[in-house]
Amino acid sequence: MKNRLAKILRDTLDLCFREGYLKKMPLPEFVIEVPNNPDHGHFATNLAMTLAGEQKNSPRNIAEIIIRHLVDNDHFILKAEIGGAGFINFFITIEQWYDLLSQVITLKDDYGRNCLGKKEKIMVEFVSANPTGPLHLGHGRGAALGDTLCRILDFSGYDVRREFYINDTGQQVKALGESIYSRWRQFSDPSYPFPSDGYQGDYIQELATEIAQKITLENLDIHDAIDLLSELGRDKMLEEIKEDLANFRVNFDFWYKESDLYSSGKIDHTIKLIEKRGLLFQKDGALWIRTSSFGDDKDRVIRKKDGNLTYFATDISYHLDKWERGFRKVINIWGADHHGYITRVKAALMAEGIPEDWLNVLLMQLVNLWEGGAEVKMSKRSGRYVTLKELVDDVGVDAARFVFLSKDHTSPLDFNIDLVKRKDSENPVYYVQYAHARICSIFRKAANENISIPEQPGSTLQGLVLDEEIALVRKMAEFPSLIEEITRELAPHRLTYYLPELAGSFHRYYNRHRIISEDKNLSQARLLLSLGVKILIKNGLSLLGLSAPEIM
RNA sequence: GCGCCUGUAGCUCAGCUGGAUAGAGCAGCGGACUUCUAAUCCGCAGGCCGCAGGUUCGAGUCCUGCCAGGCGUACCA
Repeated sequence: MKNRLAKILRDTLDLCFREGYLKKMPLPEFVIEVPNNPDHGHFATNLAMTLAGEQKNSPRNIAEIIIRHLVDNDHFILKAEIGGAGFINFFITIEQWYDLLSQVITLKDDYGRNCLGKKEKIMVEFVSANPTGPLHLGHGRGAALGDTLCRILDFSGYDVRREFYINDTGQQVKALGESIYSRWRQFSDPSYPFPSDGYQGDYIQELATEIAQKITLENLDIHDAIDLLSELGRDKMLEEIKEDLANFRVNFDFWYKESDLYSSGKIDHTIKLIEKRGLLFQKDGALWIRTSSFGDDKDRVIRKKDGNLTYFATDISYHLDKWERGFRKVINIWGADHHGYITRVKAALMAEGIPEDWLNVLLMQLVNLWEGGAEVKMSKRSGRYVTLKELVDDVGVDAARFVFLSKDHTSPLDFNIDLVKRKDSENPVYYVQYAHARICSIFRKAANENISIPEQPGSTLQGLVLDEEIALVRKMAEFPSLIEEITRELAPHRLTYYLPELAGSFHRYYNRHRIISEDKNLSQARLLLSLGVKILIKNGLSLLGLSAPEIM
């Protein structure tokens, strides 16, 4: 709808320039918005104000000229008024709203789709938790954010891939093996020492018990035992992570192993590549890359004095591989504590000629858990944290996902577990789902009373005349541009604000007016309106990865 | 010290590329179920948008400085 109005305005300006009503000039950027105040029309534009300076005329005068010469062949606009300092407020004809509702009903699940993505290949890498422990709340937030972003990007016409990068080598995996080994030894000798950088969580004992039942560790030399436990523990944890994510309705297309970078020789190739560019140098017994030439504030170590590569080295190689796999755009979701890492990785990529804006990092602020009125400090090493699985078992996938998505990712999230557990109005997810269930219930009643919902809305819609009814359709009209904005800004949380608004408009309407009445035509019109709301709610919930229950 | 993020109602937070009188939920107070689901609705109350300057027709939004909180500043992962 905004697009149609924008076209009318552009045509109007063309005409005004051609006929000399206005001085010829390049078209300025202007905004068409949906005003909060109903007196300000269905749509408003600041066009006249943006022209004023160059035209050397007052905004209100210019608005006057534009309104007088509006090019509106399809009778889209009912009336146009000047408001405030020079806004033009448009009221559009009721037929336009009927058309829009028909469109929603015809397009169903496809209403709101757009082609912003142009089928471009895009990758979202998220969660990528180390396979050394169960997923916790922070991973849950990343999982919900990443997955929903993917659903929306797909809806906007991107060719989306979800990827999970597995850090399956290195010191931390070894620490996992050592921790399991130590717990296993402690079964028979409680005084056996536990490594200082070991993982404290109870799951380590469980792993030790489970593995010891299948495998005889007694005959193994300590180093072999630890190596074996590292491997088995890692695989077991990864299995659990996959399962937890699947239960959370998050399914990855690719699970990319860090160890593959070694076995395929990619990492060596990467280092040679950097060397060829003359960006490597030796210092203090380590091998460095000169990232400072590309915006980083200092150079970084690639190979440590002890001969091992740093994670930074594999990260460079990994991202070069993403580039070679042909993704036009890559989004990484990282915890906010990694922000210092961004310039570094981008610098290394720029050294290989990859544009700076190719890699988009969404920094997600951390999740703070509140329980019983106090903050619970979480830490994986100490073993004190709530796992994603526990949370989902407690409050369900829908409530958990909704809470994770309901805040901008740049804000820290206070997750109050006592509140989310309550299945009442405290959690807006139920408010939205209830509107859906309510509509389904109305449809069941309509079916019982043999009132059909017309296949072709057509003239039936003329029964919709109330302000509240048109307001509902207007709310539906906002959905496509909302999806576009979310796609551009990578801000899926905005959908969690739109849906309660739509549901609220419906709840209010429902409480004041009967959908099903003696008047059959009116009933059908209102059923169609309800159908439109139902389609949008279901659509929106599904983009968030939430269910739309028919009964509550 | 430097860098990133945050500061809006009692609490948790929205506020779309600067737009008209700053919004919602919860908490508080008062109302509405013989009628399609009360997980709902209606009403009341609640604000130096951290502080101070600047940019302009117009600033919660942009710029500068300050204050407060979180995170980072590794040959850790």
